[in-house]
Amino acid sequence: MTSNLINLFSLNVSSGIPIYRQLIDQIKQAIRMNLLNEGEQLPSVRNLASALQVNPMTISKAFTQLEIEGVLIRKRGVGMLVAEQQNTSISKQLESSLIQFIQTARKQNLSDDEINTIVQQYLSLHSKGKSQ
Amino acid sequence: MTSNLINLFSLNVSSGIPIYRQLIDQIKQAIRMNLLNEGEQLPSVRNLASALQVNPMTISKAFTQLEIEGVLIRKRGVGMLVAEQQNTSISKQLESSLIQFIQTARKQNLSDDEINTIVQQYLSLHSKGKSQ
DNA sequence: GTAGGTGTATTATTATATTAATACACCAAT
DNA sequence: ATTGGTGTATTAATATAATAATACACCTAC
Repeated sequence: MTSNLINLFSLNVSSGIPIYRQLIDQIKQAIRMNLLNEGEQLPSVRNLASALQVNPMTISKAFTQLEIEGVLIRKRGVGMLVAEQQNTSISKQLESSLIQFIQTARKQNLSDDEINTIVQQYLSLHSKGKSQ
Repeated sequence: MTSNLINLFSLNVSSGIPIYRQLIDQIKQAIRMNLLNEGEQLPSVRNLASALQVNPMTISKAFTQLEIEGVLIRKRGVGMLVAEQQNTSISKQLESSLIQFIQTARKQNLSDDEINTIVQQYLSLHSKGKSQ
């Protein structure tokens, strides 16, 4: 049942990126790619923990964060479900703003590396992690 | 001399944001606003440390990071100078399209890593000379 | 209510990041 | 070479974040 869903996720313990954050990103990614759809149930905390060889609380931490962000819905005693995704419409918006940016950058003869650098600089400049 | 430059910076020790990072951001901001210009010398580590009531090494850490990023130039025995700014001169149009994109992405709760990934995906997907 | 599944609050442990103390290296001018 | 300025490598102390252990609470089906 859920075992094939487990294959969506793969953790890199020695990457320096916290496990719970890798999981958060991968779940979001899976939802964005429609590998996980609205109403679908995620693998249980214990299943995931066992399959990925980490502590259940680490999984739970990721789930909790995703519930706070409105990505998942917590059903106690049942499991975590994928929430309604407002993203589809916003995704178009995101895509169009990205294309707009890349086209502008290309018109100025910026290389891909330069574009990446600029994005990274702005991300760190405009503070990360916490809202500002 | 440099004392008025010191007034550019103000730290919030209880904000949760690391001191050295606050300083990094504020120095970059000052450069972007032309309050600090190319070749200009920053207040010394000890001056800043004393004025801002923090350890000199904390200031030095910020300086080192900015040197790595190419924002400042280290002159040993002399001081830190503002480097030539290549990135500040990107066009307003490019900047605004980038900000637009990042804001949209952040509204979707995308992490910095995810944003970078998406940009890279689009760059290779829509790369100039290549098919696919 | 019991059994067997779900997630989690609390606490402790461990790892990492941040800050600070100290002693040192570099440079320019004398 | 000495003085007085610059930044920093190394180390230690501290604060914060991430992970894990345990015991618990919730829900459904029986």
